[in-house]
Amino acid sequence: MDNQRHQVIIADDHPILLKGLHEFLADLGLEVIGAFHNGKDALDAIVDSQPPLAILDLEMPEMTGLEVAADCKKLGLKTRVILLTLHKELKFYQQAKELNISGYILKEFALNDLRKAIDTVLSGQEFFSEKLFEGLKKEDCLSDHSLTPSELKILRLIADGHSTKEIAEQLFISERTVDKHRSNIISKLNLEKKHNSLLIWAQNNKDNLY
Amino acid sequence: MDNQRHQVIIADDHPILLKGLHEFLADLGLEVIGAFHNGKDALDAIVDSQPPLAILDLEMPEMTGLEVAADCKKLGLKTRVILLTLHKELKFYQQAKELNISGYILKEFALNDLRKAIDTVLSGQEFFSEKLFEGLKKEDCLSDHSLTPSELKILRLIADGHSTKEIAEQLFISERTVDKHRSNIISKLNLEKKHNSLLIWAQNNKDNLY
DNA sequence: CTAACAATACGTAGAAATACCTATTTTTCA
DNA sequence: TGAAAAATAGGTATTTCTACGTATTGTTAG
Repeated sequence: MDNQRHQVIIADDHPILLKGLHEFLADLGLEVIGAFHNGKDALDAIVDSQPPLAILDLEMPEMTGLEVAADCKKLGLKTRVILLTLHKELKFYQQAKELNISGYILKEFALNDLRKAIDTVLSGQEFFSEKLFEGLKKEDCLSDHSLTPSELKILRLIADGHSTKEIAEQLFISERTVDKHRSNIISKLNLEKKHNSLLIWAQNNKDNLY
Repeated sequence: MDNQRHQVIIADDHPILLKGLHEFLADLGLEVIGAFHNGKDALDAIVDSQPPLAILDLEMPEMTGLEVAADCKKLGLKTRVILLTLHKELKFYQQAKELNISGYILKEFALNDLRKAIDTVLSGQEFFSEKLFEGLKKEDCLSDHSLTPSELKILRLIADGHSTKEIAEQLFISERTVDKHRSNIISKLNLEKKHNSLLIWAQNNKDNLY
């Protein structure tokens, strides 16, 4: 490892985790030049000192790790971002891929995995764990069924608790059209032929409807 | 503080958090005699060395922190348990109160709160944070509306995705009765007068229907 | 270009959820 | 014991969701 002199900024709204991360990075020989409890403070510090690496929690008050990364990209900073997260949710993963996220690892990962991720990212490569990929494939109920954009849009509205009539009004289309879409969604998702099965499914999977 | 000689066992399936907790307790002068990634190992160690304190994550593989605490009570151990958790969910809180849980704190708490909790518990008292109480009161949609046992039972079945007909069959009562209960639940919960509003509410609050 | 797909729309029908009534029996508690 | 609360059941009507058809218009990829 040639991490000896690398500077890093970290942020996590869970103090215990922040402390653990801080200690661990120090053990690795990295210099933690800033540790923050929210995204906004972290971004300010990153802009100020432009370190080669920032390790950020995904879910934080003020600004999420993703938002911080987005701003870094907008500002043209060279700071690489590794996201720490509890969830292997697809919507975040997709967004992470679109931004300049260099790594995405789960908090449940072993410290050794984290060390590997840091090494990889500092050497200029990306680190998106295999474990993460597997998990995503299993959880991704949508890609398998290849819903069309309209179907997805309607599915999101259903998940938000809107009725067919409301959806029709909102999208300026006929209720019958919405009906048809619902029908198609139900077959694609292979749902039970039972009343409200689509509504129930949508309510339970609303977080995956990125 | 007179924590100088106290022994403690900790467990959390998030390695970074476990490390942070370990370091923090060491800073406080406590002696961490065991740090584990799952509940089972932690329980074994607690039974072996019967320390005065154990700080456990609520959600862990093998055994949850609650299960470990339940076993400790069953075995008559004097080890006091503080639960660490990410969620302020009522169902866990209720269970925690019924077991020999001495403290229940959120991972988002400041280190100072954690220190206070440890002091309080080691001195023989309980620590259930005020913040936690407030949060629970807000999230507890049920106690305010005083649903009857039957109404709760039906609400749970609705949350499980069952239709009125299915519920009637399952409970050996008329569909009309279920209708009436639904109606009453809707007024008690003050839901919108809109189709499926009860179903949507039930789906979104199923975790609070302990 | 054309064949496939997507989005649009309509008709008919049935199952389900809800509203707003009334009414009886059972339980609970003061 | 007597009153209140809860659980039970029914009637009638409306709205919504879903199924299963058909059919027209764009769009797009081979």
